[in-house]
Amino acid sequence: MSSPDPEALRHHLYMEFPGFPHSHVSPWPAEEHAKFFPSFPSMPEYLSRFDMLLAEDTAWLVRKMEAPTPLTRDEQMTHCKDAGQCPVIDSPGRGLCPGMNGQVEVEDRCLEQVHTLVLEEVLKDIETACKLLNITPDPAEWTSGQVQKWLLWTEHLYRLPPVGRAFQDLSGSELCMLSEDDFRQRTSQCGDVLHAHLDIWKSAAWMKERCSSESNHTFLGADEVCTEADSSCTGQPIHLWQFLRELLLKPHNYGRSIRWLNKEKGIFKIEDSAHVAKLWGIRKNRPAMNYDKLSRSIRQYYKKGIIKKPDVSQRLVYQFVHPV
DNA sequence: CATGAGGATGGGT
DNA sequence: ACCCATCCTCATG
Repeated sequence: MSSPDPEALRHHLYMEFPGFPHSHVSPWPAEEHAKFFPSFPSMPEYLSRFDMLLAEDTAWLVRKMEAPTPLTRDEQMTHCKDAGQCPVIDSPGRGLCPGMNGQVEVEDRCLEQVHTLVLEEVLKDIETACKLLNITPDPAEWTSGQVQKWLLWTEHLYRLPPVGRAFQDLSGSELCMLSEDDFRQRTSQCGDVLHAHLDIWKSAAWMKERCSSESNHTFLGADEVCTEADSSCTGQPIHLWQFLRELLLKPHNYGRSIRWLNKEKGIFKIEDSAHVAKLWGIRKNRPAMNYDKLSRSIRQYYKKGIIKKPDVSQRLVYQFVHPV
């Protein structure tokens, strides 16, 4: 029995759910948590409400891998109920979920692999967000301005209700000291969700710290997380075209707002112009940014040969002149 | 009414 | 000098 092909699994996690995440948070029972994060018993309870795609997916992975699980989660949003929709899991001859006794070791290996992938993807997402926001991964290091930036970003990315001035003038370390109840009290709703997101960041920073202090690169190659050679670390302000590229690189986070129509040719479509403009405005500290102004900046690229309209011009569709 | 092209101006680096 | 951000006019569907 072969273990699951990580590439296939990654492909599945990313590509089968282009519309991820927005909107739903599902409880993640503590026992599930312990299964998925056995190496990190001290990770706080945030993972118990891990409202990211990977948790959504791993939730049904668990169901598939174990005997039917009495999960009380709302099944409405579960993307994959019948076998036909689970290409990776149900590939014949590739038993990720053998569904019979005596396969415990294989299942443990699968779980370990999923576990590693989950952490890998979470850390990558955080790295991307850091690039886009120009902040450090460790929330404790944030200034109050960076705290505001992160709040705005998170609230827009996950379409949470605005927090307004609930956390105004708080430094990162002060923010990190707040309990989930503090978050709930300071916000009208979804304070727990926000707290969960912050907890994910906190523990990612904690893990990164731990990994580096043990010079242990189990989860990420040094080139994936520790590189200083990209746009975020040069001190130069990020360019709009770079920003758009970064969003496009994370379809499972931003695919609802901007996505490739033809990655090879560099053709992309802005699906939610207001949202993309908002994110750009947060990045540049331009609260009044809108698509009118963003698109004017894109049009400046015509003359520079960075972005053009595709040969068959369509609304909200642009093309990188030099695709990757 | 949202989008699109592009001129003008001014700010920040 | 460069990269927008802002504002504006006119055109298009």
